[in-house]
Parts: sequence; structure tokens; C-alpha cells
Amino acid sequence: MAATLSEHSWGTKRKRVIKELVQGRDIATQLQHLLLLGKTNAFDHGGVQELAMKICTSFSHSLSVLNSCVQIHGDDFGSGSSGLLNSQDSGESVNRSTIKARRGCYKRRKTLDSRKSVTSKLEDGYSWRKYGQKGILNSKYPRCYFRCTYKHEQGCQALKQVQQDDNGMFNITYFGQHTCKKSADIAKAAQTLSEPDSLLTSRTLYNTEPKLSQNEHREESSDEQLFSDPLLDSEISRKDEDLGLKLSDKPPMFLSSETGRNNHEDRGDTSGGYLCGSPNPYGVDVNMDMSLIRSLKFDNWDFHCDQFDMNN
DNA sequence: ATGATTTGACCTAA
DNA sequence: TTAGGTCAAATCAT
Repeated sequence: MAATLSEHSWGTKRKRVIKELVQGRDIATQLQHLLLLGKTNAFDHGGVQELAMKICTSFSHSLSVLNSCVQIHGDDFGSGSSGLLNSQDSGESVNRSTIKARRGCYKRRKTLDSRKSVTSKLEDGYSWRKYGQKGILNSKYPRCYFRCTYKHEQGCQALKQVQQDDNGMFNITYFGQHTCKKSADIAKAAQTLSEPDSLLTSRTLYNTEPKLSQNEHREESSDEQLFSDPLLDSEISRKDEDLGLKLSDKPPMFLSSETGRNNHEDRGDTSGGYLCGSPNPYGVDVNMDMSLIRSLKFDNWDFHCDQFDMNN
């Protein structure tokens, strides 16, 4: 009985979430169109700020509804402690004696709570640590597995998988949400630095050279083969190691077929790179965390969602 | 010394 | 049984 009631409640809430998200998506599309207009009149209309606020509100409402469902279903949206991420155990800092016991304790990830993105860019404002790479059947490129750098420090359960397709685009799937503070700070700081930039090379994604040293890869990745939104080509890129960002002052280039190449026909279970970047507010399919849009800076105009009550 | 990446082994879901 | 996801020792960079 209680289950029936909660299911009814969930059905209602689900509809509301969907409605909110659809609305947010539509507004984001409008915002994108405005941004695509460039620096002409779009910023004079005040429409951008209004749209951004609406998006914030939409996300906020959705999260609010989802959080209320946590109490009903015991789900945990975003914290990663749901079945979705139970596959992750406590991590590497476990002494040797428990390794055997831990074997088999993880569960394969379900596809729940995943967000997909197809993009030519890899940066998303967060700092990731690669923990695996796997050759995928019928796929030219291996799939790379990343977890949040602050997983152990802050218990952030965010994960992402990156796989390059034949067109050179990256199919990125995010699991869970960032709960870490540092990543959000980095994202904010990157924005505040004035421009979305932080770039990363696809060559750092897959280390598919015939066993080059890590050193060689880092040298290559530091100043070659950059990705960027064409809209931002003229924007400043800079290196800011304090933020842990991988930036460059070279003009961005589009992905070449060379990037992410995989010479390992056998299994492709080889190597990888590391990611770190800033958010892309213009992405066609952007996976955006609220922390990313709390402080957006568009040229001379600063937008702070903190001004608004995000909990309403 | 510390932290990140590589990569083969291990494990589970389908 | 197998493909995909994760672990963790070894290796490398700083």
C-alpha cells in the first residue's frame, strides 16, 4: 500500500522533473542561440541573464523534486551511493589483507543516472583521474574510465567514460554527480579567469603510442593538439598550474584523425592520459553541474546564481 | 617521496 | 560465455 502511494507520488514528481528539465533545456537552447550571436546585441538585451536565471531555477526545481524522492525511495541522486555506484568500493588505500575480501564486492554499473554528451571537447571543468581503459567490441577506439580526482579526499563519486567515435567526436558518459568542492572551485576559477579555455589533447586521452614514456606524452600534450569551441578560438588560453588546469597559449585545433589512435588491435587495454579543464557554456550537449553555472562570466558581464535562492 | 598513469587480472551483468 | 567495468601492482614523472 505504502509502495503504491509512493509510486503514485513518484510518478507525479517524475512528470514534474521531466517538465522542469525540458523547460530548462529549451531555455538553454535559447541561451545558446543568443550566445551564438556573438558579442553583438545579445548581451545588451538583458535576456541572457534572464535565461540563465531560468535555467538555474529549472535545475534547482528538478533537484528539489529529486531530493524529495530520496526520502521516499531511499535513492540517492548525486551522491553516488545508490546502486548505480555501488560498484565503487572504498578505493585503493586498502591494505593488502583485505584485497581478496574486496574482490567481487563491486557491482557492474547500471545505466541509471547517466548523462551522455557528444562533443569534440574533453574538458568539462572538473579534474579527473583515469583508472582504466578498455578495448570495446566493434569500436575502433578504446573506452577510457575516469573518476573524480577527489574521490578519496572528498568522497566525490562522479565518474565518466570517454570513447571516441569514428568521426573524432567524443562520446562522454557521466555517472553520478560531483560532490567535491575543489572541482567546483576549479570550474569557477576557470570561469573567473575570464574565459572558458583549459584544453586537453586527445593524445592525452589514449596513450596508444607503442609504449612511449609518460614523460613523452606529457610533453606532447602540453602544447599540441588543442580542442576548443570555434567560438572561443580567439579567446585567451593560459597555463595556470595553481588551478590544476591544463591550458595552452596555442590556438585550438580541431581533432585530427590521429588523435586517440589505437595501434593495439589485440585488446586496446592500453594506457591513457589525464583530464582537467574548464566548462564549456556553449556546448551543444553540455553536462552542467550547478556549481559550474553559479558564476558565469561573459565578457564584461558577471552572472552569479548565488544571488538567487537555489533552493526554491 | 608522492602522486598519476599503465595495464593485466579480476569480477559481474547480460 | 563474453564484453564491459574496476582494481591495484608496477611503472613513471615530478
